[in-house]
Amino acid sequence: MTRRAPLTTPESADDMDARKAAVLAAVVTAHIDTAHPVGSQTIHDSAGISASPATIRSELVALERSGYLHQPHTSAGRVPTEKGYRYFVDHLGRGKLSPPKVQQLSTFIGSVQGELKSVYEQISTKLSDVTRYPAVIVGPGHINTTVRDAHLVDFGERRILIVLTMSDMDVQKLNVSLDFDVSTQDVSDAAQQLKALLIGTTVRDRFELPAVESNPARLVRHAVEAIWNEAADAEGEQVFVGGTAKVADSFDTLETTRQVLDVLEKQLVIVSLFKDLLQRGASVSIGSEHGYLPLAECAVVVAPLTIDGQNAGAVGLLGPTRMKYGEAIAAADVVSEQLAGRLSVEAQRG
Amino acid sequence: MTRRAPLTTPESADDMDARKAAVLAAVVTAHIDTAHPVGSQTIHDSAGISASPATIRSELVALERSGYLHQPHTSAGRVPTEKGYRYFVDHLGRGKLSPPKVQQLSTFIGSVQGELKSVYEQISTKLSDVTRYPAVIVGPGHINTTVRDAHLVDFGERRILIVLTMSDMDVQKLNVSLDFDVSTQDVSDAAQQLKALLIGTTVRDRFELPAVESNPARLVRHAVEAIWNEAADAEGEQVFVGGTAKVADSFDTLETTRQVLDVLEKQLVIVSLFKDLLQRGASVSIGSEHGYLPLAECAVVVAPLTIDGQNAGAVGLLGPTRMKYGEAIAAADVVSEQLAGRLSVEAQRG
DNA sequence: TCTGGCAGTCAATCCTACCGAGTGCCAGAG
DNA sequence: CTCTGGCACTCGGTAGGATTGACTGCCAGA
Repeated sequence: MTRRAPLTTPESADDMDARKAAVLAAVVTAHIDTAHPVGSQTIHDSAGISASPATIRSELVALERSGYLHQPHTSAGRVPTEKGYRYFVDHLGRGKLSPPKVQQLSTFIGSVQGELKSVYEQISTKLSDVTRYPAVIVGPGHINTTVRDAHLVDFGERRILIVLTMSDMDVQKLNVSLDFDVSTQDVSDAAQQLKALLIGTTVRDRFELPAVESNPARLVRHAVEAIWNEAADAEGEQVFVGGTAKVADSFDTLETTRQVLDVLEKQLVIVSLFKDLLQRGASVSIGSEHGYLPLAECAVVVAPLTIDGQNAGAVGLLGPTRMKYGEAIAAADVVSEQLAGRLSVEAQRG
Repeated sequence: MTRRAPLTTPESADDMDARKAAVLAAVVTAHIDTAHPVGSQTIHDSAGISASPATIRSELVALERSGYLHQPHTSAGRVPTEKGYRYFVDHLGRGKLSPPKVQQLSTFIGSVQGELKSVYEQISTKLSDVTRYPAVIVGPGHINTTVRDAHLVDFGERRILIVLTMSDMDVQKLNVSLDFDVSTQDVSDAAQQLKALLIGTTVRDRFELPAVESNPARLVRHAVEAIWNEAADAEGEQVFVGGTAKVADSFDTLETTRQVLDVLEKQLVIVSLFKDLLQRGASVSIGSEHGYLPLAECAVVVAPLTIDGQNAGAVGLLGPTRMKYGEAIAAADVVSEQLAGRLSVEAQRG
């Protein structure tokens, strides 16, 4: 996470004409398909290029000189470099997801029931099933919710449990330990005051607290402060990884599989990687571009989750550098849009 | 999950004398260590057996004839069969976990803070770190808790949210949709009645409901029925898998890695496998013994989680058939005991 | 500028020979 | 009857060498 340069290639007048681009595209798609180096004959056979193999060969030489391709050894075909993949995703490979798959995702997202967490979980699994890559969803734990009701439960020994019912029908709870004794009456008084103060507010809203020093008032102060300090965190991001098993399908050595699994377990790393990419306006990171070593052999596709103009999370896919970028990007986009739409509706209701 | 026979070998007067047993033990431990077939010379070198290689060879022949060992090809050493591993764990390999590791686990379990779920999660990760195998913990979502407080929140459109505060400071919530309108007064009346009925009870306790047909009474009836139907489930089992990445370390092909990951994702399968094993009184399942095909190349170690005499879950480890049984069993036992102890204390407090 | 032809390169594959770890068997000692 | 040392044998793994074929780069002519 050290490199700060933009991930997309500059649009300078470069060494790329139409036919070179077509050849590059052919190499990339063929290699994604077969995982083998691609030769001039194969490119010639692939529809869309009329030139002879010999001509294609000279194009290949040029592309290699410019750094888009690499030749593993003299008598082998060409393999895309990171720069080659990069040019492909930026200029050539805006592939589509097949309409039935789009449909499948859309209707699924529309029909999933249950709590927010379970929704994320199911959708990430579905996305992984459709794309055949492990999928990650980072989303808000709650959306735009206000306090609908508040209760205090006295557990004795100066321990009080605060129970907040939120407008999205979720419930939050948190502990406070007091440094003074309270009576039953104190607690129920404080509960009344707390309701008056909090109902209708967000746990992020701040306001002045009355400075009275009765027991109930002190309890209220403790409670509100606890809520402000902790409940905001609890509303924070939820991370879900679907299709972990697909890691083993996506990579071809146990070692990289191990490393990717490791990263997926440490969810914080993934989240910060996503944020980093999105902040730089990137939707794809190829190989070592992101500068995070354990994922040097991976490509990361990420789509921002934008709810009512607010950046609220991300939908991401992990794969090998030779992943199906077109499909993956399209799928992540579909999911992020649909999910954002759905969450936005829920936010309205809240 | 078809075989119903006991997993342990019958204690019949069998074809095993002390030296054969020692040889078998040497083969198993050496093979677990090296993953290679074990020859007579290696066994001779390993401390504890004074016989010459030639003698050992004849023992090996005998052990192979009885089905404890297998020879991959004529000029290779021997490898344990499932039966060989089985005899080893049942009679020979009661290995210990190194005291520092035991200590590490114990103090960790004693010191983990937070909610039950997070406790399970942290402990399963720790167990996996210590053993280097993926670890699974299945435990009760709540323990022995009674209702401490109950609230109803009216969300309009005949939707009511029931919020139960439990004696372990956890909170449960559930929805009811009514088929009749209720007033604010109805709701608060019903809440009062609900408190009177539920506080101090378990969500499993059943009792006669008064048959009055006022609105509040009908609401109470709906609420209590919903609680009885759903809340018991929510108290049910929680499953956590720690150290997923270690799957890639434990197996030597991508294919089995894939399959094991797949199983770990489908938590229901793991849970039922554990239950099946425990019900048969087994603590180890080797290879195909459990009859569940995708895990045919795995060994499963499981320790029951017994809280106050009640069977309440399990602690398990997955590994290759050549896993370190002694250590794994010891580790699972330590964790299940310590965790049970901890949960039992919490149950008392509840 | 493009194309067909041709010689060259090199990984992958196959074959062969060889090595050595490990066996089974046997005859003799205890 | 049991154990041991010795010996011939087997067979997987490895290393070297020849063969193949999928590529290339280059060049001369269209």
